[in-house]
Amino acid sequence: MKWGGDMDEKLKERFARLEIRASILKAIAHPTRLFIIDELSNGERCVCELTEMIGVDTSTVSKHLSKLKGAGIVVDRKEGLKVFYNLATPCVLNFFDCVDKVIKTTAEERLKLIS
Amino acid sequence: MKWGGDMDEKLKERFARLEIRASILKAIAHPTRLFIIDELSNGERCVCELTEMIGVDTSTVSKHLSKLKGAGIVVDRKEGLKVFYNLATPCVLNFFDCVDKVIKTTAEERLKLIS
DNA sequence: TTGCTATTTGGTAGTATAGCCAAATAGGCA
DNA sequence: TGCCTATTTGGCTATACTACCAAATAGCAA
Repeated sequence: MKWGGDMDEKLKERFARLEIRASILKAIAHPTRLFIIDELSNGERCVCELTEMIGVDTSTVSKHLSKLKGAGIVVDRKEGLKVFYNLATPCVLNFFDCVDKVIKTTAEERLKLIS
Repeated sequence: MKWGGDMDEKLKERFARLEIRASILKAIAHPTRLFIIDELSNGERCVCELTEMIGVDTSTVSKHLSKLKGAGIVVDRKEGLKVFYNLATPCVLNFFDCVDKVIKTTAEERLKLIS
């Protein structure tokens, strides 16, 4: 990321914070990862269970989980051969409410435009 | 996006919803767009003001705004030559709290690991 | 040890994204 | 009309992401 070179210190700090925040949100902003988050809200799941549910390659699911873990959204726990994942900070579930509100508001506005 | 072909209807619907939700979150998950959202929380701003603050090309800012608008996160209002943008659904500001909590929790855990 | 299962990691191809510049569009004013 | 400013759009390049397959790693059990 590159912003104007003559940026003052305060703004640079502000953007540094936003960059970290964006990285967390980016880790969440993918349908498969949202599925995982939604599923983990009902309790821990192992990689094999999630893979079975989603229906993509295990390696793909593993990489999604790795991204979520790197962002601090999930934590893992090994038990024998299996690795179980859990939500680290369940507040991410609150995102759904606001996102759905955005979708609803937008849809209502668009309906108004054509009626 | 492509998931397992033998997916049942219920799961397909679930993923369809998640895909829409992900598109909203993706629109938010960029430092410059977070800056814009943060800035608009203090009231409407025109493209020129935001460009001046961020220090990138006007066309870049315009495209970021276009993405936010497409996702239903901001709305615009023309006044003479200028176009003013506003938050459409201020609840997106709530995201910051949880994101910061994720960052804080992760940082604390990592500190514990090295101490 | 070997074999089996669960998971992660490396490599690669296709796709998407973000930035800049240049050009097009739109509104205000002489 | 022509000129100036504000914004958007198109084209381009560089970078990042995702999905698959193949190979590597890890743990359990014979």
